[in-house]
Amino acid sequence: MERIRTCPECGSKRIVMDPKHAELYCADCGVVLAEALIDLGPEWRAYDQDQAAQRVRTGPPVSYRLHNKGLSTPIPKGLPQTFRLRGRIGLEGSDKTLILALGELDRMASALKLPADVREETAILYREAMQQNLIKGRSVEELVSAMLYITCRQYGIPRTLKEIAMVSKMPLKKIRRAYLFLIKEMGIKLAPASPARFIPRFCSMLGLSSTVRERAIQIIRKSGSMGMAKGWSPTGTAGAAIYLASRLSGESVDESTIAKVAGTTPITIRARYEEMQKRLLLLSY
DNA sequence: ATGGTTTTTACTGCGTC
DNA sequence: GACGCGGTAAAAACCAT
Repeated sequence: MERIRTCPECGSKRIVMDPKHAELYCADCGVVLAEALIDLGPEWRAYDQDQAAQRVRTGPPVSYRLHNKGLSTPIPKGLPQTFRLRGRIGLEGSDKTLILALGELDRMASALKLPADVREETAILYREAMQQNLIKGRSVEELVSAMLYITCRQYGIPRTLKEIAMVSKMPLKKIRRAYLFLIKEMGIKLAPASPARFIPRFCSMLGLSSTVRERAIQIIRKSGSMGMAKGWSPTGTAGAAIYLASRLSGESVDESTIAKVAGTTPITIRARYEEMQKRLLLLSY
């Protein structure tokens, strides 16, 4: 088969190989393009979600995604040993929810085509949350969704909470609440998401040329260095930059089309666009 | 909780095709 | 009329305090 040169999601040429997991992913949008390159089974190239969900190939040999790390589960001291044994490994209550959590994590990560690195990091995060007793009494699905979002942000992978919510069983608002809860309780500090990272994917979805894409990224850089992005939503800013770039390049796309792709509204695009255009125009005199 | 800011929702008019 | 664009006002959401 031929080598993949361009990311089908965002048009990026920065395709990176992760040797540890034998998978090929896009450095710009963080989408897995191919995995398990070593064994070219008949179904290795399952792109769509159904197949991806079915493909329960276990990951690396020793992984945090395994519910017991492949080792024994520590038994809490002081508790009566009334654990029911199932198979060779005893299943404690929290172990069951852990399996649930990791299953849900895998399902969502597959649907979003996220790299194995991100899944593992999220699983580690989940374990840390368990140790801090942040899980019990809360919705596992909400927490996992929020954690996946946190990890994406940490990895600089451009995914919005909305996009996570699309493949989650839980509604956006609850996931947001879980997200705020987690970063607070775990003291997680996240750098603001960079609008520039959304540009390639959005441009590709809109079928825009690389000229527009590069121009939009330049606009973001300029406006960012002028202190504009403060408090603006990253996707709205990205959308506005694309709108501006598309007009400058004679490939005009209308506001509402961009708004749809950016997951925002025409009004927001317009507001950001006006401000950018005004201030960037001043610069050229 | 509160207040300031941003975003969304909903509705309007205007010009053009 | 349909569509794209611009404006407004009020509600909702967000963020730091």
